[in-house]
Amino acid sequence: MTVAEPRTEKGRATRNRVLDAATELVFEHGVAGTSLDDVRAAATVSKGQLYHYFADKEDLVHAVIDRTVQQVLGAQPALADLSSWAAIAGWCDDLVQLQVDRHAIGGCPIGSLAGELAETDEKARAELAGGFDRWEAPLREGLRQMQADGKLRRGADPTSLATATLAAIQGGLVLTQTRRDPQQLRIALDAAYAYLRSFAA
Amino acid sequence: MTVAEPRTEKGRATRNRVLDAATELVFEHGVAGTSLDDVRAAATVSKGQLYHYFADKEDLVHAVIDRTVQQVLGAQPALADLSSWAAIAGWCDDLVQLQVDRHAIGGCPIGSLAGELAETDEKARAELAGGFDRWEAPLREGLRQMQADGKLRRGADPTSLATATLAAIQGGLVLTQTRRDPQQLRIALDAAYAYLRSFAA
DNA sequence: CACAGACTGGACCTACCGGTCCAAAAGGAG
DNA sequence: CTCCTTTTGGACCGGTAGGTCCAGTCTGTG
Repeated sequence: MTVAEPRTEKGRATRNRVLDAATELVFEHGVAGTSLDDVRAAATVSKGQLYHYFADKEDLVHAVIDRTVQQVLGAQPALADLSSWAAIAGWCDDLVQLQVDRHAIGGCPIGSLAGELAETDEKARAELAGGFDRWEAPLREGLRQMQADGKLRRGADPTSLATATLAAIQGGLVLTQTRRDPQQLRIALDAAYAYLRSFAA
Repeated sequence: MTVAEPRTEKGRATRNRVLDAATELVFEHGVAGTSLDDVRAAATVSKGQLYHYFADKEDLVHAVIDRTVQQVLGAQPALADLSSWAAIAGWCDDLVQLQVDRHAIGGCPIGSLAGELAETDEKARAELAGGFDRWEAPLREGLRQMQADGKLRRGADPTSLATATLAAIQGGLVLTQTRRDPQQLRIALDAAYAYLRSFAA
């Protein structure tokens, strides 16, 4: 039998339990470092159930990617409106604060998955690229809005600016994680913000 | 018996063959995705030799990290002198060109290793952090030189600027790898360069 | 209350992985 | 030539990983 959608409330709860456990374990130990037996134990679920809801590990990982993207975006309520300098600055502050709280552990969940899967699982790569798109879009739209409002210069390119900012986030997180120092993200984001600001109208 | 330094020319050649093969395989498939048997086969070497020169997989991985850092720095001859705007711009161009040549595959070898090992192997994390230090230092020194030469404003902080630039590289590479588009690095580096330039005296 | 379909538990299988061990070959120094 | 160290080949081992299978238990519906 192949994969099965849960058809009862209980089934959905089980599937969710598995996905929650898998998402957290994968964030903590990576895909390769997380065995299905670990997931099974953490979700207090039997092997049979795992394979009832997911075709194989790859299938589970794809579901984990999806949930991870949702979590990362969900953890940034500020994404809802990035159409003012204050909003953008506040959003950056939140990102840094999150790393301080986490003691600079873990890096970016999406970025980490990308590093681990991009070369081995083309579908995963595409899904993660989609995650970055959904992350970048709100900033791009916010900048566009600011352009319309006359806060951002006409000549500025919201698309490139948003990409450069996302790159600063990712790079800042790589350095933060490797050096175990949240200030690395602070430095990267301060630079990114100042760069954006240089296009202020 | 524990690990052994090669004492003959032949032994050194064997150890190098193993390390070369391991470094390449790890770059292509990650640490978890590279089995010692893969390394053994690629280096045309027997199991006994592997454990003659390396205590265990972790030991081999540490050696791979060392070699990887050397390779990454070695691939950037421009690091030797980054004390002019032209030199910095040329260095950035080279980095982008490298990604174009590689078809945006692989990302940053150091960053990838960091993502995979930072949370599981503290010693590896420290070694990789050291790699970033050695990468960042030449730019910092170049900027300092430019400051002394009156090309960079007095108020600028070479340390932060170098960190922000390295973050742009890393982030640009993450996006490049995930989106399979070398232009992502181009955008990140153009932004980083413009930011540096905003501190020109 | 019956029964079909959804769900659950866990024994079991095979492949592969990191790691051990040891005997044989190579090769330089006396 | 001899002897000792270095180097080499590969059989072997225990653990664990992903994955299969199926019998048994729920559960909602007619």
